Amino acid sequence: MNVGQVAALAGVTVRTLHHYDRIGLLRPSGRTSAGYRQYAPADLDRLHRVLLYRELGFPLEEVAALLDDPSADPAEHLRRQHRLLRDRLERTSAMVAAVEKEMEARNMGIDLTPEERFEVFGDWLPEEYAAEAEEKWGDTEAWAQSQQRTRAMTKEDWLRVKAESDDVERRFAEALAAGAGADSERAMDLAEEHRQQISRNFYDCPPEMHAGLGRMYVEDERFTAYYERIAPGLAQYVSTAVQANAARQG
Amino acid sequence: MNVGQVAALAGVTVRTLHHYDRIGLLRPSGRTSAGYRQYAPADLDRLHRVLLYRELGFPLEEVAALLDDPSADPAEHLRRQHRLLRDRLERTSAMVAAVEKEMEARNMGIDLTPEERFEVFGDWLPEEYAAEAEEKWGDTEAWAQSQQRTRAMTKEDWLRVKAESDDVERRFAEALAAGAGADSERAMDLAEEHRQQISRNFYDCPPEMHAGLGRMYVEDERFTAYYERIAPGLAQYVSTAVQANAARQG
DNA sequence: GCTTGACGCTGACGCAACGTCAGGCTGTTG
DNA sequence: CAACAGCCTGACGTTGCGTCAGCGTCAAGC
Repeated sequence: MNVGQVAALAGVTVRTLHHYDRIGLLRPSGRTSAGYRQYAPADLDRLHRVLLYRELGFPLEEVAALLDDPSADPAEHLRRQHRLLRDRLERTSAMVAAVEKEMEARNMGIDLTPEERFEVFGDWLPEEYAAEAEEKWGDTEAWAQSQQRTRAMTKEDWLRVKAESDDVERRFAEALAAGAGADSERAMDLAEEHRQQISRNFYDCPPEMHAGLGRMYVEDERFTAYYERIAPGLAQYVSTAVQANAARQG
Repeated sequence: MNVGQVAALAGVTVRTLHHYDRIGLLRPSGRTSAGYRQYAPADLDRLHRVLLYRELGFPLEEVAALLDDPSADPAEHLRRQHRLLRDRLERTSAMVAAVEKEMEARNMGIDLTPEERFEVFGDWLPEEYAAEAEEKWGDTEAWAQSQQRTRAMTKEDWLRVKAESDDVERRFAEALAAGAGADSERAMDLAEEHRQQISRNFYDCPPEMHAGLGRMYVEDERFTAYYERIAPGLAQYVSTAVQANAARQG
């Protein structure tokens, strides 16, 4: 197999293969008499590993070290790649959750602190700065301003949307007062209405994602406070209803 | 807030912030009389977006274009980032599944074609090459050789492990012949034994992952063939038992 | 009020991982 | 046997910073 074919198969450019040859990361096991690179099955194997490690962010030099380590059998590579991929999956999930949280926070007019937003980028958590920053940005008017700017809807749109969600929230409170269970038909229907409202006005919100938001309503105190201000016990009520609704759809 | 603090908060180096200033991607909104960069809350907002887009693989120039597009409100960015992150999640899941498939294939002595392994790197699928490569590598002895090399266990180890899994497979066949349902206690216990065997001898295999393997046993004909050779109907039987066992553990 | 050590500033060069020609040979298809 | 796709080897360019060098700034302690 020659460069072009390997390149097409692996989804890289010919130039990349040239590069890997030059730096000794992947030398084709043969050449034709005319000097054409000839790749054997074992070379494809190696290329596959190279690309996976590269995708995972390893510099090529380290990739070479990993692959040339004589004490590492193929199974070892698979286990390591599996571990690294799972880590990445977890990190990405966390980032998705963070973005979803921020979307919902914006809709409810809750502001997240900068530390919170950056949290997801690393597990390091620099305590010292956290405190200091908190103090600096606590509740300056700068924040209020940036809050202001972030609303791009026209005032009319916003008022209409706000009225809609106020309405659902009010009816949730009524259902709670009337003693309807959080998993009752009535509560779940309201939850469904809530979900469709979000989807219409803000962002696409499938049931699964809605359930995630529900969990947040009781786990994050600011979201809890938002609902508790309307009626005591409402945060837990809405949270349960939303999750019950998601469950009946699945 | 000055460079050092912002850098620590966001998990980047000071040099990176200098760079972003120089290329105009993120200019701090103020400077002290001494020339120190002063970052305002809005700058942190922007930095956050920059880092997310960068993480997602956009070149900085495009990031700038996205952020400076006057027709894109903040909600638009959140939606786009959400979409991109979900895509990434999906891709990573696919890669995890591919690695798991390869691990299991190795254990059972099934060899995957190079196209299959590279599949996960892109959805492009170059039909022409696929056919050609198939023909070239079909079943040369090169494959057999590379198969040989990949076994790093001592012969003794391998024989012991093989005997163990043969035993479970035989008892699965017995249960099937005796008419025990695939979701019976007997079948699920065998599935659990199967799972623990994999975990002990090859790689850590939690119930969820085991369920994924189960699905593969009926979806991939080569895995199906492996079990059908032992007893007709065994592939479906083991698959169901494995998934039932995973469900009872969850 | 003075030192000192941490922090900040601006060039300037370096580096990884290729992209992108240029100039020339190869090989296969009509 | 011509022509056109594909391969070769330099060689220079690009992105996204890392890493000094050389020099100002500032808060703490003496």
